[in-house]
Amino acid sequence: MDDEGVELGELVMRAARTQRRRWRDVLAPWALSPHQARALRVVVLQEGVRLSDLAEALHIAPRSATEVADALQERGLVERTPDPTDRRAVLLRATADGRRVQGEVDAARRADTRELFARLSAAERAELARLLRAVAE
Amino acid sequence: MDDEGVELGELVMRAARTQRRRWRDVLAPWALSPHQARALRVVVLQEGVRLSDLAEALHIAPRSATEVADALQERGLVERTPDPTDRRAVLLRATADGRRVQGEVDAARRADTRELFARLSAAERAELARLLRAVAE
DNA sequence: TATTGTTATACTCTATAACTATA
DNA sequence: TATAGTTATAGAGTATAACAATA
Repeated sequence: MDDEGVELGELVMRAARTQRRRWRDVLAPWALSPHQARALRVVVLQEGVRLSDLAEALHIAPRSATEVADALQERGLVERTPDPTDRRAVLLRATADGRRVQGEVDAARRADTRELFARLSAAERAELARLLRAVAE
Repeated sequence: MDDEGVELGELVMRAARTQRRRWRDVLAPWALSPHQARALRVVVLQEGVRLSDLAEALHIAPRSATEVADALQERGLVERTPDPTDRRAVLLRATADGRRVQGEVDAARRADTRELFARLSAAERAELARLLRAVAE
């Protein structure tokens, strides 16, 4: 499987590249970076997220979490509230605007992904998922 | 396919992430960056590559091609030779050492990719390739 | 003494613009 | 006047270390 295997690797990378590019395009109308969009999603889903937890969820340095939070707060999508159980800590909460934007972005992403995989039948999509899961262990 | 589709996208991204990480690990013994390894491959395969062509092949700015070439030259893997047909231009050529290293890296990458997809049968690998190609158009 | 979030700082990666020597 | 490669410079992105408040 020598050449075949290498080509398989390249196909996976190409598919990921395509998705990343499309994801950026999807986010463009809201002027959100991929990091910011993912952070907003975490905050909306959890309601009350410590900055340190956000950093861990996004696999970024604590310092970078501060920046992401700053950007989202500046645009009124999240707000910082004090943690009642630990006065050192800050909890991020989504604003109504933040929840609305997150909903729109999520819908756009679903539509885009649906379009990307539209060439495959439902059975083929399931098979692709199964194979990728098998590779991932 | 709403949720299923999104998950499919995540699986592709995860597979790509896994591969990128493994590729970095594979390159570690030679202390080559992914860019450098790819550039070395281009130079070895083409024998006489203009810097501008290298930049195009790697989708990087001309300035960055200079840096990659510097790094490879510093380690004796490639050398700059004047282009006989255009005295402004420089041709990159692989040294014997460069060809040897490229061969080793290539073998290591094949072995790693083989290991990564070892959980799939030959038929499953072929099917995965077919599905990914279909998505890519 | 350790931890939370922040400020200050630096490093990597890469892009743009200006420069030279050719064409 | 345009092009190839380089030098110089600057901008994102992200990391580390030091710091103040709190545990």
